[in-house]
Amino acid sequence: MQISSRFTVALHIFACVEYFKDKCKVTSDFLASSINTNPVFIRRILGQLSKAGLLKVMRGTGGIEITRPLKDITFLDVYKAVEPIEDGALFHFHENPNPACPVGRNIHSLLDGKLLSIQNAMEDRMKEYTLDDIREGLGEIIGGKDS
Amino acid sequence: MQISSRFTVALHIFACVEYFKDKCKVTSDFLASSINTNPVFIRRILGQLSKAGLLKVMRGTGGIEITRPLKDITFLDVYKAVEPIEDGALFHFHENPNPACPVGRNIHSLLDGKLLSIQNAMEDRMKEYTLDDIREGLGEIIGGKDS
DNA sequence: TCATTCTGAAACAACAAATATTGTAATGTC
DNA sequence: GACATTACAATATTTGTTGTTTCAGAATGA
Repeated sequence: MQISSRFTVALHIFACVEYFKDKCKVTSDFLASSINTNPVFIRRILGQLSKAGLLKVMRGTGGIEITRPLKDITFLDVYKAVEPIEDGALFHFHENPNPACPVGRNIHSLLDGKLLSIQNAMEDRMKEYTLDDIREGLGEIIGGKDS
Repeated sequence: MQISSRFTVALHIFACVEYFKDKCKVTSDFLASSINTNPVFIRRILGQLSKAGLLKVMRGTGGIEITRPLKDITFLDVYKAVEPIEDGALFHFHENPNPACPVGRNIHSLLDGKLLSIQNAMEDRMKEYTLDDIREGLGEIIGGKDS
């Protein structure tokens, strides 16, 4: 199963906000057109991001403001904001293994540590990338020729 | 979004097959009862695992045989067998970003490398655990007192 | 004050994936 | 051939994602 597109869409949003901040007003309609989806979907994600304190959305007038320096927002911050998994576990267990079975009643204590370590490996790598890397990468790709 | 329970169920299956191999015949019904789900679900996963060459299911007579030494089957092998993600990408992009937007047409080349690196961090950690670790852990937990 | 523009939120539909349930056919052993 | 078991197909239920519509509220500027 893939991780939902909300994560990559959120990164796309940040990229747009940063890139267009001096060029034009960035609204949910504008973003929806760049991402090629509908404005409500964008607003839902914007809601999650602002609830997490990563940006602020101006009501009425429109426009989006990133609340922290780009290098202080990691991919993990964004991921956690838009993928609210219950109790934070990446891996889903089948509920209620049979307690009468020696394997069934011990499977959790057997696997939990290992699964957590796998999840941590992913999240630690997510911490290594920040929105500033996106800004920088975008500058390199687009350079002068593609604006 | 969580990764489907097929992965943890598959690990549970291997744990049972190993633990009960000398004690009783392990059938899909037996497994379903330990995991507390239905036999068909188990069979589908068994089908994926045997298609991947990790085990062999005896038809008619019943019983399951692991085809390789436990230490030669990693968590990643199991994961890949039961989570067949199209083109192997963990992260889902929204399709067709707007090519008329400088961000939209570059978002993929901007993010792909970073996302792949995150995915690789997870998969590399998965390679570090093998089914032998499960057998060992189960032996420690259950020890002599819990059989 | 009023019109405009925009966001926030709710309701609903379409769709896909995960899981459960059931029935039937095929297979291997005895 | 009888039996136990798996394989396969069809279907239902639930849940999550995404799209669509609608309406109320907030900021701004004329």
